[in-house]
Amino acid sequence: MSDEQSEAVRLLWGPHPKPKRGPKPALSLNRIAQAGIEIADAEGLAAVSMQRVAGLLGVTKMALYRYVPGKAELVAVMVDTAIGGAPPPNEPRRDWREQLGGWARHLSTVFHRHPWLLDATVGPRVIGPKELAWMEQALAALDNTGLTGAERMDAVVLLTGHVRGIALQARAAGPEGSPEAQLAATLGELMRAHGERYPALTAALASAAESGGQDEALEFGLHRILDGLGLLITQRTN
Amino acid sequence: MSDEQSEAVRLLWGPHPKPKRGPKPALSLNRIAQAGIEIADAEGLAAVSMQRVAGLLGVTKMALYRYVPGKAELVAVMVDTAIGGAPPPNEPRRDWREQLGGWARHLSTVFHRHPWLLDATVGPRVIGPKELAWMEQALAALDNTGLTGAERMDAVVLLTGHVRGIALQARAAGPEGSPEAQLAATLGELMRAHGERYPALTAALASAAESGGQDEALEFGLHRILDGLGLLITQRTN
DNA sequence: AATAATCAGTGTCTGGCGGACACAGTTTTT
DNA sequence: AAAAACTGTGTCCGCCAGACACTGATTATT
Repeated sequence: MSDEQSEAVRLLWGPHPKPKRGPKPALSLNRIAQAGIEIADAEGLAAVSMQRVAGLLGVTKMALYRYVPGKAELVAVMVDTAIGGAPPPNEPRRDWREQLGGWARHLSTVFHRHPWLLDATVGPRVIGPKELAWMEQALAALDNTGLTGAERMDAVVLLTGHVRGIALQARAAGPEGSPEAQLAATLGELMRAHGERYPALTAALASAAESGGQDEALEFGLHRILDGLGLLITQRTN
Repeated sequence: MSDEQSEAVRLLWGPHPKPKRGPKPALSLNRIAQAGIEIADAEGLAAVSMQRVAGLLGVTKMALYRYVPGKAELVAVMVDTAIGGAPPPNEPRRDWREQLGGWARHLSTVFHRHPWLLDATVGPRVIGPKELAWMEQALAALDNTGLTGAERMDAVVLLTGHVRGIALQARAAGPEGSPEAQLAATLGELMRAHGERYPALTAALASAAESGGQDEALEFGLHRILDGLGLLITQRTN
């Protein structure tokens, strides 16, 4: 049971036994994670290499391996650091709907601030304490709603999936610069060339264009999900 | 406008002008994509390298660059190939709800069959014709529902986000082998050690465990989403 | 105070990756 | 027959993650 996974667990969940002898460390896990986050925020997760991170810290790349067993674990720490503390605690006076809505919007801003979280959170991995705190928060909002444990879990998965999906398409559309224009133009060309094969898509795009797109995708899905949950909850509590 | 993006567009959308002189190609775009898919299905997207693909085809890696400008484009072709043809056309006798439900379940099986699609479809990229056909199909199901074009698009994004989210957690839980057991055991250990910090999570897990988890997450979210959409649609059509 | 143990950071090396480029061999056009 | 066009190969580069042996700094033990 002392495999590489438990290394990641110890790194994320502690304890961090500090050495008694030898020179004092010039770095810290937190500083390393911050450096990685800085690079990932600016240039994406692919730009995060041991060399880059080490260079940013004025150190050789091999020095990082004194703090982190490998790149995967570094990314894991980056994720849990970037996710940050959970949102302010649920106020009991608000109902589950307001709480979950606020939670999802808050999570959405996190994904917007650190788009590389999308890349870093695909695939099996060890979850960190702050990430788990997010899930705890959402689950707590669903207390006393009559939902079973499995249903509460499924509801949270549903919400996070939506937030992720929105972040995904937000990145595909591009923030503002050239990639957006190019990709959008490319799609426009495609539709002009092959539009007859996709009539419903053509119609939807035209309709969306004339009504002035204002990116309500997050709110739209959120309202649908919360409405659907509401139906189930009233059905359970009556 | 003859950048590298248009290369990918030409590759995915044609036309494919075939040369008149020179030796006949030993490979084809399709065979290369199939080889890549085979590797990705078996060992994940990370195992797909030019060398591996070329080796599987009995060829040097540089030969692949005669068919594909780079690895990103190869992955794009793999994606559009693996997604496969759209599901059988919508039967007009079924209502939007049945159509969208079937569509989402069908899409879910695709993600289950090719888990690496999750990795391959993060980040800005050129969309392929088959992928667009999937979107077309879902949009067509929402014709005559009173929803605006933007709303129809948002609804499809919501559905795909959910299917992706389910595929994501399905992979995190592991198919059957050791990673599942290890990760689940790890989570169990964490909960045992830090459970008091996550009371709602502890309660939900306990409740889910005793009711016998049977992985209804896909259906749960699907029903909530369709219920929520149903509310909006009846509101619009009345 | 001297020695031994421990630990931080470095330098060097390996194998694998994507990809640029020049080249040889094959096929078709002129 | 010659030239043009095209396919697949061999070689090279820079970057990557990581293994390993090492130097030098710091502290506990004697």
